[in-house]
Amino acid sequence: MTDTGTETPRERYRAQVRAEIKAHAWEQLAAAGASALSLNAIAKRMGMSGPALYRYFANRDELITELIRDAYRSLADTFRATAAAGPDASALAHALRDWALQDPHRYFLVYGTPVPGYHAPDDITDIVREIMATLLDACAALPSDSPATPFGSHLQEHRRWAGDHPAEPAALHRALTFWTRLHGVLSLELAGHFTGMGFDPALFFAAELEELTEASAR
Amino acid sequence: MTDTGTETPRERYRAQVRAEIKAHAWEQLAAAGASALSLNAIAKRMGMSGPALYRYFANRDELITELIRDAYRSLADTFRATAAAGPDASALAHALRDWALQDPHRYFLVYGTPVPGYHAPDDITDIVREIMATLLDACAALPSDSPATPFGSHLQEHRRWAGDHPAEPAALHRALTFWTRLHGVLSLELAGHFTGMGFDPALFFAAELEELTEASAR
DNA sequence: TGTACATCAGTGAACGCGCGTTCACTGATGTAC
DNA sequence: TGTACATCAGTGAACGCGCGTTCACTGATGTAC
Repeated sequence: MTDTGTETPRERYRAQVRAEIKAHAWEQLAAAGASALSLNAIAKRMGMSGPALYRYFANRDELITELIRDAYRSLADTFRATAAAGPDASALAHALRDWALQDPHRYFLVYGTPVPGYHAPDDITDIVREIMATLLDACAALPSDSPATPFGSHLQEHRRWAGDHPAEPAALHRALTFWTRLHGVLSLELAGHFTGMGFDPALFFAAELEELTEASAR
Repeated sequence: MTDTGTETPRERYRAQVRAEIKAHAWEQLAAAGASALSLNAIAKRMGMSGPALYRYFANRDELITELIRDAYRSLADTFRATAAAGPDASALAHALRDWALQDPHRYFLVYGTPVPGYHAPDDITDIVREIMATLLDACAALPSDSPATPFGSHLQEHRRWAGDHPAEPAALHRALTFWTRLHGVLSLELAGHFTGMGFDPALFFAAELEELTEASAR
């Protein structure tokens, strides 16, 4: 896992097959949904026997957990890369939208209907924290002359999720709305609720974003 | 279906068993998710044999469609009842939240991750239209001195979803944001993304609602 | 009110299917001396 | 460089299971005269 550099051919091969299994898993997930993910079906597509996959994943749940972890990591990487050019909420928003449109099923695996009975492992919390921290940085950097909100004061006393980030209440509030509003538009768009309504989802997304980044929003 | 009054005992019995099947379906849906819905399992819980259910539903898909239809109808009824006291966006918002919290799985069946390959029947469109119309009424009645937005003008030319509702562009825009912003908060709350973050979801919801109903929001 | 017939709810057996997972095994690949 | 041994990827058979769905049937309930 955390070996540095010295990779034997066998290890390289293992990593390669694991990746190939996950690639097929994503395909199947897109075709039939998360709950229809079948190890046997994946094996068949790869021209292998079913039990062979147990060399690479202990069971079905471990595969799904890996997929979820990879999805979160992918978003965290995207955010990190975007934030490398400096804190920019608008850039993050567009990165989020691109990331979501690139693979809607991946987005839903993370932010969609929760899988009943499934509980994410602890290490995912760290990735979520990083995503949130990047978002907080960007919101704290926004020009702000907005007054303190009642919910803002509540957040000041309930900022466990922000860790030790030195953001003002207004920035905390804005980071949260940033998340939920963009998710609101994105998830309904991806789920197809806008089809047939007539308007352009991209323009709607842009309008919500603009209101979020306006200096004197309220 | 649309018979008026004259209901034979047999018809009454049929309707009763159908309702009982659906009730068990909701239970199972809550326990294991929409895709794990099994006719055989429902029958077993009811103390019947599996094939017996085929007297009441042509197949599994018809059952799911019924559940989705009922969910939409339930929300439409809730909205209609709320709007009976006059157009009130704030009241609608709280009705929506109550409705969602009352049965999260029902909410996700409607607004959550779409079931792959499933397509809702046409008559559901009518129910959606009614829900949207009620929301538009309430938004049009809000005190508004907000200027025209760019997206508002776009909506004016792409208002197929609004039918022949005589709402101004600003009201159209507000109805859409009303929907997506509340969905953004609600869906993330119901999916459990706020647990462990520290703040009170109800206060967050209230804050978003307040901003939506403010007269001079922008 | 009583009999003859039609309707219909529910059963049990059976179909083929795919699932996750285990086990004992073969054969190839890598390691140690 | 060559041999002996250990590691490990992948196979095929087998397990029990539950699924959706069909079919021919029994028995109860309702209807018509």
